Amino acid sequence: MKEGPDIAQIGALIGDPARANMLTALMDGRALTATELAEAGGITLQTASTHLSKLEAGGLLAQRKQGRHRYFTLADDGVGKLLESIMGFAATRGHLRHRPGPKEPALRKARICYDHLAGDYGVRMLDSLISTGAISAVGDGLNLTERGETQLTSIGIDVTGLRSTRRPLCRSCLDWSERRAHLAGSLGKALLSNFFDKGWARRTENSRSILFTSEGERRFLALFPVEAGAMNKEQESVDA
Amino acid sequence: MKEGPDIAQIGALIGDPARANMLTALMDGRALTATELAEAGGITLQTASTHLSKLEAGGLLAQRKQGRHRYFTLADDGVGKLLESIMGFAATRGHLRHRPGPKEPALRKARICYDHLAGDYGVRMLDSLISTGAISAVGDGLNLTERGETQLTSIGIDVTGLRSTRRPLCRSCLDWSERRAHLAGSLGKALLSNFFDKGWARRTENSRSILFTSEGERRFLALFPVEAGAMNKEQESVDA
DNA sequence: CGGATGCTTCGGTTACGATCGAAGTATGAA
DNA sequence: TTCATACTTCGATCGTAACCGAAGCATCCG
Repeated sequence: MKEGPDIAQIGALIGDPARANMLTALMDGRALTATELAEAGGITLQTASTHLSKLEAGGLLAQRKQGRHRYFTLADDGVGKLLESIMGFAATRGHLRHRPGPKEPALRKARICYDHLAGDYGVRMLDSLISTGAISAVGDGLNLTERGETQLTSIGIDVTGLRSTRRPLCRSCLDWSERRAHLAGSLGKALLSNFFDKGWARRTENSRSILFTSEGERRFLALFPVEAGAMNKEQESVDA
Repeated sequence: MKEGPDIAQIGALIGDPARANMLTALMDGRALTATELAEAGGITLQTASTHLSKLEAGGLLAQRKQGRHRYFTLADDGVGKLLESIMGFAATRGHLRHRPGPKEPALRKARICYDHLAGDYGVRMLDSLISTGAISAVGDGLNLTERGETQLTSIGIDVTGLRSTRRPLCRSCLDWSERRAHLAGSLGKALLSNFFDKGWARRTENSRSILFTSEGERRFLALFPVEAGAMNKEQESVDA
């Protein structure tokens, strides 16, 4: 017994519902104030404050003071990755929320996962990139091909610039709603920013879901076609 | 708030020290009885029993009755993967055990991670396989090359057989002690079994650490050479 | 059968931590 | 300076869950 790192500590940090809700709220990558997080956790500001100190001491959160506000973010994308992997796991074990809320269908369709696109549309995008040969998938790993580099550069992604950062270009990230992989990494982030910049989609205020404009949706689907054979997984009961 | 799967539930399951210890004990892939797990968790049998029901209800454990014993295992390798990823995360945040025990150096050198080799030797093996071109690494993913298939078949690994299973052949798994990747997947499992079969190494009774015989160690190091440049990370304070 | 072993269930205690009201500190605005 | 906002710290309460002793089943053994 007592071998290796202490998983109980971070399990306990994530194990409290209020804290879990706050962490989930931060998974869209934005920095939130203590007050906003208190609301997200459904608790008072005092309680949230103690929770936030614990999360920071545990290395899950980073904070930066700005005037009289204190902004909290996930400490780095390792945390986002961890949380998403727990979500993926929880989804496979049926640990879903008791009452699927009204926002559930929108979340399943398109949402932000730390900083990239997830949900049905995220999975579809990766599927399409792979089937058109823009990204090659070997085992767990993803790799941008030359053809893919050309294609993405042509729609305004600075692939060369992304390559120069330390962060991996392509990572696959397990999608808890689709239970299949979508594209993470700096390329995943860049693609989503690209959609925002072009006005194809926008964030929603109090949710991780992403809203596409009808024009944006049309363009997105045209840009990332899916062959007929792969369409059969798209239907899903949406009303729940 | 209240979006997505319930990460708090499984966080809470892992967050209790006694449960975390029991889960860690199961990470060597063996099936343990309730009594053994109680000892691993440092609690009485009654308490362990309730913990074990909770873990089973949560989908983390599977049990099978055999006579008057009840054997528990991790429900599947998704659980092992999850636990190891939390360990990796915990290690990067300095959530180490308060008092590194006497078994710590042995654990860092070679231990079992669910069903494959981890620790210094695990990392070394993967490094060597990559540097000799037996495995190619692209991004996050690992892939066995033709040369690697030939090489491993020659030492008695049934690569063709492994390919026919659903489980991925090569997966990379973050090592919490070395903070680098080692080889998981069915190939990782097969390699470790191969070492056991050849008598190069054996499990220890109450720990996840793996003991190499001096002959086995010699053979292992010869089979997986590391070029001089990569050796500089090998030294590590061992006394702690 | 009786006795031993392995485990579960029950009941009651205890301790920890989540929670909030209230007071305290810091920053900014008027 | 004074007031307001944003947040933290203190103090006290309260609920939950971890815990163990004891009793209850189940299985095996002789």
